Amino acid sequence: MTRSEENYLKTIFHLGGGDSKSITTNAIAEQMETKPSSVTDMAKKLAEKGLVNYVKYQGVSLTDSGVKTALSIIRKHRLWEVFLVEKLDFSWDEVHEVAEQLEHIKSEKLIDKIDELLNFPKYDPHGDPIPTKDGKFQERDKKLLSEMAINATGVCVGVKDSSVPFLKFLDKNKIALGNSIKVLDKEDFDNSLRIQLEGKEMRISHQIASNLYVKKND
Amino acid sequence: MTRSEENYLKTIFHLGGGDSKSITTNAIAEQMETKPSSVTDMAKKLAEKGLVNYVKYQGVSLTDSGVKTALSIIRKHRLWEVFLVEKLDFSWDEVHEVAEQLEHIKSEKLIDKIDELLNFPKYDPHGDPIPTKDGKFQERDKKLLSEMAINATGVCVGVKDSSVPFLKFLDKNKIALGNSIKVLDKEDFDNSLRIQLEGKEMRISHQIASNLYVKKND
DNA sequence: ATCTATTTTTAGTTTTGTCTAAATTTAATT
DNA sequence: AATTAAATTTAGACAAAACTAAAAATAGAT
Ligand SMILES: [Mn+2]
Ligand SMILES: [Mn+2]
Ligand SMILES: [Mn+2]
Ligand SMILES: [Mn+2]
Repeated sequence: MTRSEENYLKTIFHLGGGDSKSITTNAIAEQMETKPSSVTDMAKKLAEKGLVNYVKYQGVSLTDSGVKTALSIIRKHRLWEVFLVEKLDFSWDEVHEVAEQLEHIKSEKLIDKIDELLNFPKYDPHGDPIPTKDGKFQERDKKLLSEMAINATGVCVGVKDSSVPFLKFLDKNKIALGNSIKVLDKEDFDNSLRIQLEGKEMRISHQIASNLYVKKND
Repeated sequence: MTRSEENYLKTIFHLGGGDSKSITTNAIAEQMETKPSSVTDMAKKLAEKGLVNYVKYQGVSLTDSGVKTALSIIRKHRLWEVFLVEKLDFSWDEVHEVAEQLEHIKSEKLIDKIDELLNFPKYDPHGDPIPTKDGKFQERDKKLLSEMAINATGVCVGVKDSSVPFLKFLDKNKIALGNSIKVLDKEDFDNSLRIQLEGKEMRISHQIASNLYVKKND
């Protein structure tokens, strides 16, 4: 399994190709910042290896074996992200790039030991779930802050946009995962929100609210 | 800097090419389990980049820039080895293979943080010195056990052969770095040694004694 | 100084992964 | 149903890093 093959599988998974949904050549090319013709070549190779279903002109989806492989890469990526934050004091906007490299290290023992060292975390620094060793993967029950009703309360559990600028913006405004949130008011004009974050009142744009995941309190 | 280029520089350094000594194409090829023609190709490429001095038919040596790069790879390799042993309970015969991969991860912050986490170790699990961040590199004053005089005492500080079988043999015989050693007697017939290891008397073959480094007590 | 064995380089291929440009298929519109 | 636009694939090329086989240079031995 080459690094490139691994990256394609991961991308296809992230685009939804794990649920036997067909992902288009163009979508993959765009996501990977490569050319559609390169994607076609790789699609053939991965199909040959039984990792994707590929029908000419119809796009690709992952086979069971492809899903399993994709999840193992994602598991490694997210565990390394946790490691960098928890053990090496990286901030959550610095970890992705390094994890992109570390996810390709081949040693089952290594990642299992990292998992153990971290006490088997369930979520990465951005709130994304970490697949288990045996490939189980469960999305958390969460909602976008922008979709919550007035007066609803919850806890901030993840980000939709995990780009460096957005993460830095959240840091600057002291918004972090684990923070308690209550929706106070919605402004019809610009869809901005008045919220209470850890007891402190603040105003938040729709842009921000539609990129923050919240777990609603029961 | 590609992974392959990094591996060539590291190999040339290990063969002595850091002291402006010329290393032959064949020597490099043998060490890297590759073909001499491949080495020639890479020699040209590295010379082009100013990392080695290469004269046709005369072999290669590292430039200052080449030495600096080689040392930074070796630093990463050895720090990762310490990390694996100290933080993840790997045994010293398991770390080399994984470190061969980890040494190519590109992130200055990552390796500096690992260094800090490990409390700036000076030696790796096999007793080899770890170059400093600014490329200083000092071999320890050490001697092969086989070259020590009768009644001399010291501490076991390293291995010459760091192959898996040798390391496992040492484990099995409870010989570890840090152990105190006294040479009791030499057997002329087969060059074997009678030694005291941590107070316990034992017999050791010449094969073993000539692969164990000892720091002599003053 | 010449011959020979060894080392090293060159020339030409291969594999992996990418690209461009052209051809083909599909999808949308009239 | 024919036309057109967009998506996709093919064909051919390229760079990196390896290989094999042949040619050239060096070093050792006579
Ligand atoms: Mn990430
Ligand atoms: Mn993440
Ligand atoms: Mn090693
Ligand atoms: Mn070592």
